[in-house]
Amino acid sequence: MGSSVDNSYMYKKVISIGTVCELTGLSERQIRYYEERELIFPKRSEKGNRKYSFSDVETLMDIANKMEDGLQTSELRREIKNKEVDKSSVNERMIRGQLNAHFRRRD
Amino acid sequence: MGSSVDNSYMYKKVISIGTVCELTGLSERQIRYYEERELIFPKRSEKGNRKYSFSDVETLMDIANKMEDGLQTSELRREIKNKEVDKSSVNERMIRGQLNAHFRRRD
DNA sequence: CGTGTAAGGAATTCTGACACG
DNA sequence: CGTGTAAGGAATTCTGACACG
Repeated sequence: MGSSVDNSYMYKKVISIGTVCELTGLSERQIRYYEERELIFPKRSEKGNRKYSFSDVETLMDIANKMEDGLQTSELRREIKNKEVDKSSVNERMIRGQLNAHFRRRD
Repeated sequence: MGSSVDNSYMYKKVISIGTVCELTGLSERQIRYYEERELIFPKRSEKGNRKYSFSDVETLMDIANKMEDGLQTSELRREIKNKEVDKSSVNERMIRGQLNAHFRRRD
């Protein structure tokens, strides 16, 4: 396994919201709102505190840019869905590739 | 530039002590004590909260193992100093290597 | 020496809501 | 729609200290 995306630390949800504010320049209100609109998906700690990954921070900076460009959260939501579609077609290709590699000798 | 160590997110100090506890299994007391003994060096946020990097977390797990083996913090402190010496000799070599590369054509 | 703990205070985060537009 | 804010509470983190060993 191991595609171009791995990096381990990039996806670990360990950053609390205050630090994310410093990193992104966004307010807590904004960050929570983007979650409500399903643009980001922080983990929750035992007692309910939001934890973000570096990847989430990057996503938030993208969101901040798009919002500045006048886009609405609903439009950003669509973009995300499309990326998910992209991903699954990539996955399909990967699986097809593996199958090909696996059965090649039998042809 | 750019040695084998880069990884960007690995060294960013963004994790608060509670999360570090979860990640390492150590108590806050232990983590603060290892700082007092100069084995780790968290950053401080505006209002004085400690922030750790993933690299710090790894260091702490090493420390935890060594402590279990019965080592003292003073001994671990020495190990760290030695690593710093290693690093500067590596740096020396890198610089020497670059100088060599730079002046090779003149020889 | 290394770590637990109670103490008191300050800062963090959470939720639900009202406000403006 | 997106975001600010005051409200009240719960959880987090901080420091300095006493304790045991």
